Amino acid sequence: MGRTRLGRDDWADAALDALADGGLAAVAVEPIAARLGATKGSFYWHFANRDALVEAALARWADRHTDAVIRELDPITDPAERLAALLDATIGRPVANRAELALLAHADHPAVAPVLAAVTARRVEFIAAAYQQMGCTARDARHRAVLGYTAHIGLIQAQRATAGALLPDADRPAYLRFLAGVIRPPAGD
Amino acid sequence: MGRTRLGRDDWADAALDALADGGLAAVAVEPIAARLGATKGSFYWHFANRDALVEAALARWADRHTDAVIRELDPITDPAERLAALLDATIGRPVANRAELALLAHADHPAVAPVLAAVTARRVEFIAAAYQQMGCTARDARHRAVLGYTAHIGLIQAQRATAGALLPDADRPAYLRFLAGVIRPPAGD
DNA sequence: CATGCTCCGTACGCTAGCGTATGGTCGAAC
DNA sequence: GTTCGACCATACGCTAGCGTACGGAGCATG
Repeated sequence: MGRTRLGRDDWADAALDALADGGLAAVAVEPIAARLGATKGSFYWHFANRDALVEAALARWADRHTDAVIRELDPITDPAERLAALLDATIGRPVANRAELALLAHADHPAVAPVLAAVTARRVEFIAAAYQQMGCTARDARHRAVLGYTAHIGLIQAQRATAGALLPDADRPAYLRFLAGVIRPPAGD
Repeated sequence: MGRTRLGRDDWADAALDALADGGLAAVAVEPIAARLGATKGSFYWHFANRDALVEAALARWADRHTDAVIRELDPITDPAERLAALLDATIGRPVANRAELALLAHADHPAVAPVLAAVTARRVEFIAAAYQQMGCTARDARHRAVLGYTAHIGLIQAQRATAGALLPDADRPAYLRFLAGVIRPPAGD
């Protein structure tokens, strides 16, 4: 199991895994080497230093959880349907959420900050575009997008903070319906 | 300046400061000792270990930014007015927000988790009570409270992530009005 | 002015993780 | 089948921060 030789990508994948379930601090050379059954000797052949590993993990994350999702959803022409698909691809994705939280936790880190800023802007942009297509003004569309996105971010944070006690699973669908009703633009077409 | 002898409270205050502007990792004995112009010798007289210092900082935070605020606002009888006062005491408080973010960043830390859970529950409870007093059902009041609170948490996160570019200061009042309009219960009285 | 207690500084050992140096292994090419 | 280069292990030094041991300062009390 596992090739005998490791490539740069193997390290990057392992780094993203470590990020998701141990936070940024877990993106550490020696622990990951142990997990891969290798040593630092291998790592420093493929990467200059730890920062390079962090950046590789970040790039992977941005691609998988933002760029790829947008690429897949963009072809959907109906904006409401597109948003529904986004919700479906976003809600209740524990792995994605864990990496998300880990990065939010280090938003001021020099390597994390630019990636996070770009990803956040791109996502809100994507949502706002849909609302605008539904007939909202640019300003109103942006407000709805910001509300939807921040409500999502805030909810995963608060849910983790309270171990899910804030909003029991049984109440979740009702809350989501409430939220959708509140954000939905008035009439539109 | 600065007494020659330090007390337990001096260390706890310094720890809360360090937490606010350097995160949980900054609640470290030696750096804080240096900032206080003292050494570890002093610290280990007043505290058993670093964890005790973290807990002291946490307790201070919970009291100052939740218990004290609620104590002060609870006497306001009109629920709408009470919520307005809460908003006023919460929005745009950079120091409070920084500590907030630092703790959210370590929600899974064994010492942080229980404090954060209690604080979150207490705050949402406080907001929901106001909406219920305005005539909402318990369930609806809770939904509005969760939305309001998570939108707030999410916004400070996203604003930090984008260095404030997500919602420019000029657009902030308009967004807040939009949000208030959306959360406000239908008729009430 | 001796005694004792409170508070603090200094010096030390310990650990985890980063980064480097150096030599070894394995496959491919010739 | 030797040679070369890609890849990796071992061993080392370095740093920051935790925690401990111990001695000394300073003040109150008798």
